[in-house]
Amino acid sequence: MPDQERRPRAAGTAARVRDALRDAVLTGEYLPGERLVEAQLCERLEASRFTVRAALQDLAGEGLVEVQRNRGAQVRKVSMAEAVEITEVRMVVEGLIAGRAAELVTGEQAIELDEIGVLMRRAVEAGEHRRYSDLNQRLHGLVRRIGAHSTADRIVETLRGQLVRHQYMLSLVPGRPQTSLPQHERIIAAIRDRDPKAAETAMRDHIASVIEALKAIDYMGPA
Amino acid sequence: MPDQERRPRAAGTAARVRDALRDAVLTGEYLPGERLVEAQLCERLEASRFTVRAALQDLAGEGLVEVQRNRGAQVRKVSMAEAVEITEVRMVVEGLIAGRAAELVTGEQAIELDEIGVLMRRAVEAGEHRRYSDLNQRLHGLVRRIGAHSTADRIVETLRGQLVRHQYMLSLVPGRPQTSLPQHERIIAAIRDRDPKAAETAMRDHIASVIEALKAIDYMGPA
DNA sequence: CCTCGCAAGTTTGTCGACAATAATGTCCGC
DNA sequence: GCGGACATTATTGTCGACAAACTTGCGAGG
Repeated sequence: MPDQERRPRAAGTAARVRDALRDAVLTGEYLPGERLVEAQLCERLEASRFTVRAALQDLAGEGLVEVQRNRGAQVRKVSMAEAVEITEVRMVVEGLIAGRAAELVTGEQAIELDEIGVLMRRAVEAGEHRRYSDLNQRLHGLVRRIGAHSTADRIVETLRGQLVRHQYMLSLVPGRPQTSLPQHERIIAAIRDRDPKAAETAMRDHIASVIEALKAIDYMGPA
Repeated sequence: MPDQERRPRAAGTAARVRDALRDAVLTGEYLPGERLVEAQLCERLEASRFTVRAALQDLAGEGLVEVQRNRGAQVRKVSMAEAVEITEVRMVVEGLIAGRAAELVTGEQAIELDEIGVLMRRAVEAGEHRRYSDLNQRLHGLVRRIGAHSTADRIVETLRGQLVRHQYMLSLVPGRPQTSLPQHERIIAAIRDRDPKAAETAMRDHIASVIEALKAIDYMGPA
């Protein structure tokens, strides 16, 4: 029975509000440090304070917002030092995942990896930064899917959310693709060749280079 | 006026309830899989459902309980496979911390490390398992304090909470102290000698051995 | 005897209202 | 004119009540 329209009381309000609010924070609709007043969010999201507060609490657990007792919530401001710390953790955890991926990869997945590698090289040669950035995400995502490590996955996903803004800055650094392309190709090769140790090392080297780039941005002073 | 009795509204209820509930789950007062009925918790913790629910949500974020829509919360049941995954992540993250500790350690802290090492050896020789287990926690805690990596710290702490029950079983495995003592001594030596690479390797080897012990328990069938 | 459907009871989902706390503006005394 | 105490206001903290959903037990039909 398709009672699609019947919604006297929104079903699954909590999840909807949580996702909407997360999206708003992630897309930068609310800037870091900005106060998130519950009453305003109620209107914006068409939900009660109860639901909004639950969403706020969830996002705090994900490290996207910060709540202080009696002082409300605000979008978490991630300092450069914290961004480096977060990326350091990502380095070792994604290294773990890459190692497992090298153990678990199937022939079909190996082909998919190679395809992404080819597309990446083309994108760099064509200077299509946006496309390269998308492929980058797709590569890391595929590695995680192959690694099939739910615990590590969840952590990486959480950490990634905290970095959206910094990650954006990073993609604008000139010369970054030329640096990272060979690193990505090494990761792909190691997993394809089913060499866990090499895969972990390649992934760690790659993200270590990301950390160096982050620090470089810091010294130059971000725009 | 001694307003000892005047408590029309407890102050800071949320934090108190959250901590009490976490403690109850961690100490095994509620067993894995057990349903946590909000109304019961209200009575037990002397708080409203609003507060109890917030605490439940927090604990879900920490991975201690599991909430299903319209089906309430229950203590999360951590399978052996998940315990292994969690420990794998701990392995790489604590490895990161150990490496940093080797870079940041002060002379005073090095002495403290050595002291713990001595006490550990004595505890093993005296067969005082409980004492050794306490020292083990103290060592890992000190390394984390020296490493001063707040992001990694938070993650390790969260993961540790999810494992309390398994960790308990592990300490009962005969011969475990004899295996882990030299590993701990290697960790201490590497940090004391300010050798980050060796410290990370030592920590990873140590926790890798914990993983093997976990798997062994699994095969034997836990009592 | 088993199975399906219905109804009663239990538990969770959501809301609006009120109390407490922090932030802000203001007035008085110096 | 300036600083501090006080009143005001905005915002969060907590609660009880009601609605929705799931579970369970019972009875009728096969």
